[in-house]
Amino acid sequence: MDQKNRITLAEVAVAAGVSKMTASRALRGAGDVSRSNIDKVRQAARQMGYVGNHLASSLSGQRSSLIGVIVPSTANIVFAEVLAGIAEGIEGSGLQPVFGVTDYDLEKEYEVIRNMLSWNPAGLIVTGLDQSRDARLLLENAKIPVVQIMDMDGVPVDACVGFSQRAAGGAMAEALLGTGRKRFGYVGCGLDADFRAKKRFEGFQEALSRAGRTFETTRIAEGFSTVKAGRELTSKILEANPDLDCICYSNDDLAAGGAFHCISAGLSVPEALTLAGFNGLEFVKSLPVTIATTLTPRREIGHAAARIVLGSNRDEQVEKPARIEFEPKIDLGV
Amino acid sequence: MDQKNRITLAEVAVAAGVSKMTASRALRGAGDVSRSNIDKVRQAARQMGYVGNHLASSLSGQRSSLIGVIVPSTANIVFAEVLAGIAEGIEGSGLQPVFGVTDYDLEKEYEVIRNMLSWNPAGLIVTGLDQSRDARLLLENAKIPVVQIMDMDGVPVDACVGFSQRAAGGAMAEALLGTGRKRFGYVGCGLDADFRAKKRFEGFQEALSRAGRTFETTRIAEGFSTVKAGRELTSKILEANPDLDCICYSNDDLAAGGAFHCISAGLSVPEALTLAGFNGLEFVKSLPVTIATTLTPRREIGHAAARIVLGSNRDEQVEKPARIEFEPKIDLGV
DNA sequence: ACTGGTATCGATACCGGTACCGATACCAGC
DNA sequence: GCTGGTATCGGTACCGGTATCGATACCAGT
Repeated sequence: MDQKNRITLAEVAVAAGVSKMTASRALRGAGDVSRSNIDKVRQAARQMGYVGNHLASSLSGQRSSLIGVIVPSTANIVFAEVLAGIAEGIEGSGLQPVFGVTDYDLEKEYEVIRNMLSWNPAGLIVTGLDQSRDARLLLENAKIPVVQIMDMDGVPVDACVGFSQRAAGGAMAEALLGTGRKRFGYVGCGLDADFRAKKRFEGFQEALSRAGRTFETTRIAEGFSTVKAGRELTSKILEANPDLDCICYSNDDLAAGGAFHCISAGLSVPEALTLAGFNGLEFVKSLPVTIATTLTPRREIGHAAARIVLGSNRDEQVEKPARIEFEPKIDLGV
Repeated sequence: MDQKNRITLAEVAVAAGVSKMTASRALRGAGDVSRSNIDKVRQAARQMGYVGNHLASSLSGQRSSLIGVIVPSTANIVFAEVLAGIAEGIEGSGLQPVFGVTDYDLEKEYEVIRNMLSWNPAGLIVTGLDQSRDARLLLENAKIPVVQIMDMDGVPVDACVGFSQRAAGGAMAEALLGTGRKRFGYVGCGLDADFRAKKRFEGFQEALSRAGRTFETTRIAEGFSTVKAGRELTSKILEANPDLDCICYSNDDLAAGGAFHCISAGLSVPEALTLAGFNGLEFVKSLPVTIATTLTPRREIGHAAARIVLGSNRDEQVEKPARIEFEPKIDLGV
């Protein structure tokens, strides 16, 4: 009596006085069913509260209406916004997102991808281009659209939506150099696991050295980026290097922490010290001081990735893999 | 040749020289298989890169290893953290979270629940207690563990994990009254759709009136809670009521915006004006000024909800529905 | 040698849908 | 009246696993 009372298609069909097949067609809106039968089946289904079984239909067809989403962390607002974009992108398509969290762990990422594939998803959206060899193999052999997001520095398995992290880092460096800043410091968190933050850092360094400059000092901590960490690291870096005129952070959370430290310490930002974050999170423009940041289209990336999965399921022809590159905008805050 | 090359259990069985059934048992670790056959099957599976098909096993068994998670929004860090807690809670259980976003829309919530149920999930985690009649019916008839989270003010369908939003609002009001604050203002966003924020507001009001006080003014805006909105609304409310000595916000984002306004306007917080947010987000303790907030165990709630789903799948006995109530802590920031 | 018990295995019948293809009905055209 | 075409239907065979239960083998005990 557990699931026994769950209505099946066969029961609906009986109630409507047609075969299972006709009922199936009627409910799916597939062709070859008379108007009157469509109505009969639809009505019976409604009356009986028929819900359908995605497991069965997905198994029977070759593909499920699940779309796998793999992110390093959900507690990070950046990925949460990407998820929101994805949810928005698949709206009304009947696709359902399943997600897996890797915790920035390659081994775990492999397992998550593997597990995801066993659901025969309609597509996979994976964060980043840098998977382990095994994971990459899995993705290459999967006969479904795979969209890698948030990064363009590398070779994607299939489709790719994002922006060049390296270029974004470089662009910010150049913009800051353009304002006359000369003595740079860097504060970052978790660069060993967050490949994208690392690429930005490298892009930054390269641009600086092209201009004959370099980071006077860097403070790279382990663990997650938090406002608190940003505040503490900023306090420390300024204690050691009080003559910095610009601090670059691996993201906005850390930069906000830096801003808070400066406000408390009475440092004038950005006059005496420029702070540069990354992502252009919502709160940045509302801070009491002006900090620089790079506006990244997180929601748009999720949205575009979802559309690609949707699109490649419709027309089966093998077009060349989609590649959507966004151009993040530097915002120095005027 | 699409999915044709995907290895099936039958192929693994042939390679291992056993029947499908034995292979199935060997891979699942079910009993009744000899040591030697277990090894043979496991090895064959590994060599052939067998992945398994969750759709088939879920259809065959009566339940899938999917766990449905329904939240109003993913772009809100609060729910993102709940998701993280859930992900953490089901870690290693083989369960996979599927999520649905309702956008605070009851109609959409119904559809999402419906759609979710058609995956025969092992359990459902739903935000809040206030669903539409139809949606509630769906949940009641689902023969799976349903855990409603984040709210305890109402009658749950089954299990429930969270805290009383109303009590939380009241507790904050009392704490603020205890510090001698007398002239209260309220700033909130989206209260028409966010039932929980509304309950906090009501709890707040009730506590105030028990103390013979009331909100001198309220500024309730539509749309999402953002730092920007908090800043703007605070500016406006103070312009109209400069004599307030306490502003309560529906959450920390708005309160942070308020803090930023005060910093820019040179108002001393909390000496001249106390600000009270809600949730105890990470950044609160790092702000340049001290604001009050209520620490809510978001990750723990997700974790506990996930454990309940896991638990009720193991032992089938019908115990009385779990009910885990947390006691949010007021943090006045000293 | 015969019986009973335990350990191991496999054939079969599903789970709840959908694809495929053949069957049926009905009508226009010659 | 017969043929061919179109519109509708339904039977059957899956999709890739698992539950069930009967079959088989082997061994101890008498």
